[in-house]
Amino acid sequence: MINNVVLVGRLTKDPELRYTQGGVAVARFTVAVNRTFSNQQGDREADFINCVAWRKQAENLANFMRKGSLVGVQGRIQTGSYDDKDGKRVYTTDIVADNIQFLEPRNATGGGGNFNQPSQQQNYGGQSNQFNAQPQQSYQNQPMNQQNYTNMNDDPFSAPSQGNAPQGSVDMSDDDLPF
Amino acid sequence: MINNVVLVGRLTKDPELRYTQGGVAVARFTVAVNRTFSNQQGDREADFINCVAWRKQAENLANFMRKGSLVGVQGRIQTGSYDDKDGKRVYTTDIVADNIQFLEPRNATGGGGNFNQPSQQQNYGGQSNQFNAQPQQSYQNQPMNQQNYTNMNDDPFSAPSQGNAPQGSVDMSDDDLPF
Amino acid sequence: MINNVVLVGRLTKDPELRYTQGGVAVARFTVAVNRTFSNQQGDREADFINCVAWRKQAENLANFMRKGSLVGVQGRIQTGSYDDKDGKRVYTTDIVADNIQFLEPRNATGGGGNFNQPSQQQNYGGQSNQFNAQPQQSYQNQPMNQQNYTNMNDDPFSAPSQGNAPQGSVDMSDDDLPF
Amino acid sequence: MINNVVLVGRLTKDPELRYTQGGVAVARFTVAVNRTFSNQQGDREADFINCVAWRKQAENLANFMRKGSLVGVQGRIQTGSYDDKDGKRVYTTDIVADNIQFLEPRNATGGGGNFNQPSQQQNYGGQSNQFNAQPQQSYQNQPMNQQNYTNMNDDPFSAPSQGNAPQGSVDMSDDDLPF
DNA sequence: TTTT
DNA sequence: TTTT
Repeated sequence: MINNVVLVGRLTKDPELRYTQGGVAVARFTVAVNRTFSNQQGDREADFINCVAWRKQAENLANFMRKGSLVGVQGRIQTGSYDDKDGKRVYTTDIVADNIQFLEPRNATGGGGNFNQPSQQQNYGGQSNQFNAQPQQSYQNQPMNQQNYTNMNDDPFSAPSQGNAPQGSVDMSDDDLPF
Repeated sequence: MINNVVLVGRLTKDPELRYTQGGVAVARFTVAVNRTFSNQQGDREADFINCVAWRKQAENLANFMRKGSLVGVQGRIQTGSYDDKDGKRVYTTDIVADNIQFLEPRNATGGGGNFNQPSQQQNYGGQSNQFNAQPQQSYQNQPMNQQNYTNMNDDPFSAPSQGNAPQGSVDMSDDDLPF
Repeated sequence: MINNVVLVGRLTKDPELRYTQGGVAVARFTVAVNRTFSNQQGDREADFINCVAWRKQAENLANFMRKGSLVGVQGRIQTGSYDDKDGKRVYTTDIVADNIQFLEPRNATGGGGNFNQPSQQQNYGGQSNQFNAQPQQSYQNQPMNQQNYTNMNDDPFSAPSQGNAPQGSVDMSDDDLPF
Repeated sequence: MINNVVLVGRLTKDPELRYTQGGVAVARFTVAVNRTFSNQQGDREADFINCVAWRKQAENLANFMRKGSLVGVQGRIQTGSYDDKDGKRVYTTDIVADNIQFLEPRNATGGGGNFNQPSQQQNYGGQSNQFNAQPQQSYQNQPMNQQNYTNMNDDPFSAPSQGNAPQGSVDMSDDDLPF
């Protein structure tokens, strides 16, 4: 059945990358989408939407996007529930990302000098991301934002275990690289 | 910013119609959207997605749709939170419906004989729903599924108060009627 | 980049199924989507949107859907062009369907008795299609609506040759069957 | 019925702003959306999608966006036709934009110095565009990119005359301004 | 060239 | 628990 979501917004924090026991990369992130209208106090509010990405998209996201980065997400809504430490049922709603577009990186806050956005770049020919990737940012070499959890099932906020880590030969190509 | 959702699925219960203190109709409903893939046990699961509709769409939904009815929903994700009776913060995610399409009514389970689907109807003129509305189902006369709450703010599950009940002259035309 | 379309509407004709030289099934069909508003003459117009489906989706569509059938389509916009017999450039816009939902079959117009919609069916448990598939409708056995073109490239309206017939192991599972 | 499109891509040319005889602003523009996969030659192609915006969105677009600017568009597909000078019927497909997000301005190619993107701006308060509008860019004062056509019906590529220029009190608020 |  |  049709279950289709598109969001454009900013990461509220650095994405959180983990690996399942089977070694599959999963990234969790929250996208803040500002509303296009103001409330009665004249303020513009935002919706904070939890998202999950898998595999290469997860790794690319963790490597190239930061708190504040602008992203486009196409995916589907996934609902679930778990029991918290008080035995209380908590219902969850997440967007499972099928496709993520890196619209704008956020400069690294540290002294890294990475993700710099040259003012006079010539970026004809296609992709919308606006940064020059340095070799050391390659996801194969040293994933950033990575945490050392290995068992997602310890964490009630981890994505559910059934059916959402597409196994098999759906291996993504270099087309998933954001450049 | 872009925040766009489209769902096609079935109502898990009759829609719940209320009115705000200002007299604005609000309907809450949950759409079950079956996943297009099976889990590791070979079962097809579903996502249960909470939705809100306002004004005439809310009234039409409550009048014509039932548990099991197939609907299309176009809208946006809205997040919020409230504190439950234990003082615990609960986060909510709902779809605010901009546009609802009645794809198929579900026969009333009671002896009503309403919402019957005549096999030889002539229903030219546009909408895809397949039933003849009886006069007594007119939303002006006697809204069905209605509850007598008048103050949504008593209810933590009610839609938030700010900004989502578009006031003013956005009055809907008869185009909103599902026939 | 994000290029996302969702439509719900009716087939203007029976879908047209062909096979590429490589043996890949392609279906072309047009979805009429009625507008939700009326024009200045008070009439409700429609948009007629050309779509393409590939492989098992194409075959299922051709087997189970007919002129008048209600479908949901999720996909992306694809543009192209060709030169007509007068050497004039013609620009094309099509929706490439990633996912098709069969919302309602249309009874076969002939005496077939297929695709009948029993009035008292018990269809709990999920899928939205409303018909009982007869064995002889199985897509493996005898595809319907099929034409005997084998070389799509003879036809300027055929889908372009580059990149849109995902080769390889993306073979669809039985989940694609509409029941 | 549901007819929903979301695109993120770049303008292929400066938007073309006109006014109907009734004085309603209309902008036409084409969005290039790069495909996420490569063709058999290993090249990444793009789809070139014609779009229309109305009223304040049209004016804002013409004032702030240029060839190369990155935009998000949410809208619906509209089909139509006209007869060309040879009396040949030409079919058209356009996206009618309900909502446009300015994701990134493109610096004016001329010596203007407009649309510069200060590196240390403070742009709190909502929108994702990253530039400071100069007073002379205000849409009320001197619309840019404007052409002096007054009768859209002279132009077969103009948006159709029926029903798509919502008259009346749908006047947009300042929320439509891109800052 | 269009569905209901 | 939130981005700009």
